[in-house]
Amino acid sequence: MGNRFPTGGKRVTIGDVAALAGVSKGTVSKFLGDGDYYIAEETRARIAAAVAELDFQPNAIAQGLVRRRTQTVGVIVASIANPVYPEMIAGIQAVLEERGFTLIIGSSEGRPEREAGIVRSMRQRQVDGIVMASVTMRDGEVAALVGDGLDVVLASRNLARGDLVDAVVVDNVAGARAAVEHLAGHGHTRIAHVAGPQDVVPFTQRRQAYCDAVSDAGLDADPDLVTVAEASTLEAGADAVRRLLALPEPPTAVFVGSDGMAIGALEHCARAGVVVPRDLAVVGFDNIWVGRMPGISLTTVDSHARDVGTRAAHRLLSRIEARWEGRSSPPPRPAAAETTVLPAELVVRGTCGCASDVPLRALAPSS
Amino acid sequence: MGNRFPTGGKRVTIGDVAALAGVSKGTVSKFLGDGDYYIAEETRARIAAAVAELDFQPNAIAQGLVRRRTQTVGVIVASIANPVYPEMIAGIQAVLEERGFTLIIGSSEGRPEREAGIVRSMRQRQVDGIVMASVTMRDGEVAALVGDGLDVVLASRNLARGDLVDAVVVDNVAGARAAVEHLAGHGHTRIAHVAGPQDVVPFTQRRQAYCDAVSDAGLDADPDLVTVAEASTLEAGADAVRRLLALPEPPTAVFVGSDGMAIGALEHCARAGVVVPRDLAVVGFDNIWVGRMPGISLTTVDSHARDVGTRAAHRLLSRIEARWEGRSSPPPRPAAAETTVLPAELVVRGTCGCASDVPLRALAPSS
DNA sequence: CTCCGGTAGGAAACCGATTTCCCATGGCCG
DNA sequence: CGGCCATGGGAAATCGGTTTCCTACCGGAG
Repeated sequence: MGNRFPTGGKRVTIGDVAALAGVSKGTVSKFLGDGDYYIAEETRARIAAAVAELDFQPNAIAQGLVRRRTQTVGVIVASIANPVYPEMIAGIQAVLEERGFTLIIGSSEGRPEREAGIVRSMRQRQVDGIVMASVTMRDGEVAALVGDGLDVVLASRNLARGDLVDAVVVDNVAGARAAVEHLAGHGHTRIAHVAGPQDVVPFTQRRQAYCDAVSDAGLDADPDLVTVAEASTLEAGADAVRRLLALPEPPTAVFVGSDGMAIGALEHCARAGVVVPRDLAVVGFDNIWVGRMPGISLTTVDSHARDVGTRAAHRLLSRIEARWEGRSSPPPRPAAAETTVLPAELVVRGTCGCASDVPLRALAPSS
Repeated sequence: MGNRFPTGGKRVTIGDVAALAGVSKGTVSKFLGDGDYYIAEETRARIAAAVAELDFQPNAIAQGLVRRRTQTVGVIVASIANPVYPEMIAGIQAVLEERGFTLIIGSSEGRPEREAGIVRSMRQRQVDGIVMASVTMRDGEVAALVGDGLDVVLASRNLARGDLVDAVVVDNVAGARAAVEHLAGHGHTRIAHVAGPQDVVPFTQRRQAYCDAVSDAGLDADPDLVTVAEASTLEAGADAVRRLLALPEPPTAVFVGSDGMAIGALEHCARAGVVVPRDLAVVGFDNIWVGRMPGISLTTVDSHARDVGTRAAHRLLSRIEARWEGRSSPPPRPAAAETTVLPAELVVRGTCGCASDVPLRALAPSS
């Protein structure tokens, strides 16, 4: 017999192929693999026929066990529901699957302990590498991972020391600065900031850059103008802007640390009768697709999520391949980590007060 | 020695633990597993200590090989960038990972051949089951999969014969009908339909239901009023509505097969100076979060994506577990497939011409 | 006629677990 | 006092491949 009960359809193994072709398992394996072995043309044909007849599909689990690599990479995001990530995942997916890799994805929901759990689970599953997007893990823990021999690439987040772990990030500093300067250029002097959770590195960078830009431009550097949201969500954004507008001397413009929060802010303004951009100019960060909708028309900074994804994936791939190409004796001296910084451009639309896109909003009077 | 070169950090195996604890691998395995084996308290303690000291993490690949199950399920979506899917994935994720399952996801981008490729790859990776969301695969092929012993649950798509494959769907017929009837209730008689690609089952159902509802209500059943978009995207939606508006006798209302296309349609209207809902009332389908933004305020039908995800996941889990619980002799007679239909509710907002939500749009005059 | 290198393919070890089978004790019952 | 059952744990087969090692044949060179 051979096959257990609950298997349902009995899987065909390499042994079955070998038997049908009248050769040994080893030979079939050699035929299937890409190593250069001597196999007679006639034998090749017999094996090929057997493979075709049985519709043999190698068991990737068994392969993974012996090869010690699974052609699988893990992707950890903060929340799949946040539109930034699907975009990034699509980028990663595109390059990886072309190379025959499969993605397993985990969503930490912003909780560090879940993040650690996901990493553990991925390692147990022997992923060949991990793309960590916007993690909350502390620098030391991340560094420990790579020190431990795991290939990791950070996406849209970097460590203080850039030489420890590869990273692909957008230029948060330049982006935030561009946002603030653009608003200042409109004559605003009380420019507020809604910051995302400060355990997420990009949000701290954006906040810091905002502060620097504000003082560089000689604007009102009132600490009350900076408010930190407890999550990068619509609700938190709405709430943050509510607090800002309740200030004795409210801001006339606000730079929001993410589009999600910015759109929440817009929602709040609409509800509260605050007219954007007349009463409050708004600039977001990320350039998620929703922002370009006519009814929203959010001015924002493009964080090139998809691009970040593809670059991170390429970086990870080359690490993985480097590790395995040197399968001759020399223990692979890992290449130094590097951080790729993508430029961040301001995307001007209607919410900042430029004339450009506002008409579309004006075009929609009450019915 | 023992460990190969490129491993980086040498993994600790069950053998290492066994050696340290002074027992055999088998005993360690028995200790770790949940079967009820006799192990002396003192031995348990020694093993536990060894496990802790070495920080042993079992190799899931090796486990998968012998157990013939991987605690992994595949999810196939049409496009991860389409906001409906992340929502659904989040639902699936939530229930599966609580049970220790890992998700591997594949995006078919609507191309049937990629879909088949993804299924192949997932099977090779020995997934325990697959959730197929909105597939374009033909009924027969899907049925063949389950006939082949793979556990499959369809999400937001069902087969003509509901007893072949489990499915969790939303009530497309009732939803589409509600949309049409709502518009008819506003006095519209020329109600158009923008249908999604007709190789996607829900889109055909919605289209059919639209047709039925239109004739049942005695409205204008002009075939020109039905236009099929070649993809469920913003662009395709915009283009479709453009065609409708160019008709000699254009519609005054349109039911769009998905929110993505509906929002694209809205975008087109804004550009073209068509005022919604005055000149054209619009109702979408899906209720993606963007639609509730004040500047968009899309009336739509809720397709409960997240719910569909959690239900599909539960269904899949119970199938998987059924298969393995009966690990006694009797070949598991598979339970009959069933189709779960979730109700679809109309979500009334501003684009259909009800007074309810329009004020928000009116509140935003030009600056 | 041997020896050698190029072909061809089989046998078996191995990857890291799980699980079955089997062998020891030791205490209790008859 | 012998046998049996409840404990406790080791040895080895197994999962489905990959890869190393080894043998065998064949033709040509020495």
